[in-house]
Amino acid sequence: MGTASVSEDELIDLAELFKIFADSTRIKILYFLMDGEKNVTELSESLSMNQSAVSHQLKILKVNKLVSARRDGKAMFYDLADDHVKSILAKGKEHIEE
Amino acid sequence: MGTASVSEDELIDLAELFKIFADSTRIKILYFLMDGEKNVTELSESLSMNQSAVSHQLKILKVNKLVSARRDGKAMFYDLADDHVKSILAKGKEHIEE
DNA sequence: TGAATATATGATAATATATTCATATGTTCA
DNA sequence: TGAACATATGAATATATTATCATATATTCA
Repeated sequence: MGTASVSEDELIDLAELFKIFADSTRIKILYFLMDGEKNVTELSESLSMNQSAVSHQLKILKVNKLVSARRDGKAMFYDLADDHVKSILAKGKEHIEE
Repeated sequence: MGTASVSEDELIDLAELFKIFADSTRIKILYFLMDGEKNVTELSESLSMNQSAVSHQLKILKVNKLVSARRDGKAMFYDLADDHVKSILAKGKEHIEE
């Protein structure tokens, strides 16, 4: 590709990564999780969305390793997987507030 | 919303911003532009894509102010609009290379 | 064990998105 | 002016994505 050290495959992966952030439901979930881990019921109440929709989106976030999950009894608690997630969100926020 | 200082509208805008990065054609265009401004013909040759597809994507990038455009004779030269674009791409790249 | 609770999943329908094709618009220069 | 070149645009098709509904799969506890 044009710029040295970035392969076409990496660029495709990069687009895939941004695709995960490219949905307002998922962004809201990630922001809620910045306050600390939450279970599915808490998230769907905060989002005013049905549980199934939230679970579907959590799965996408988990498969793509943006969140981690642990079970506590009947509940599943989700949390941000790492600090990259926070800093990507922060960079984006900087841009829209420019 | 959950985290103080971030409104629901801002989160929706943030998702809209990431949506623009969420396409491999657009990501490739942005990366090519990191080498400096390019015209539409150069971009479509580098991408091996037809000119119309590239113009459509350039329009999306321009409307969303991620690239700027200037005319030089018959050609339109596009360039990255600002450094936020670079740093958002860099943050994303960091994550996929972790 | 079985009822109650919490979450996950598959199928479907609605919507959004990207690419292509055909063509329009803008620019240069002989 | 008009031919040649560069880019933009509208419509159509193909594909991807999301939310919903119905239901399946844990897990707890009486």
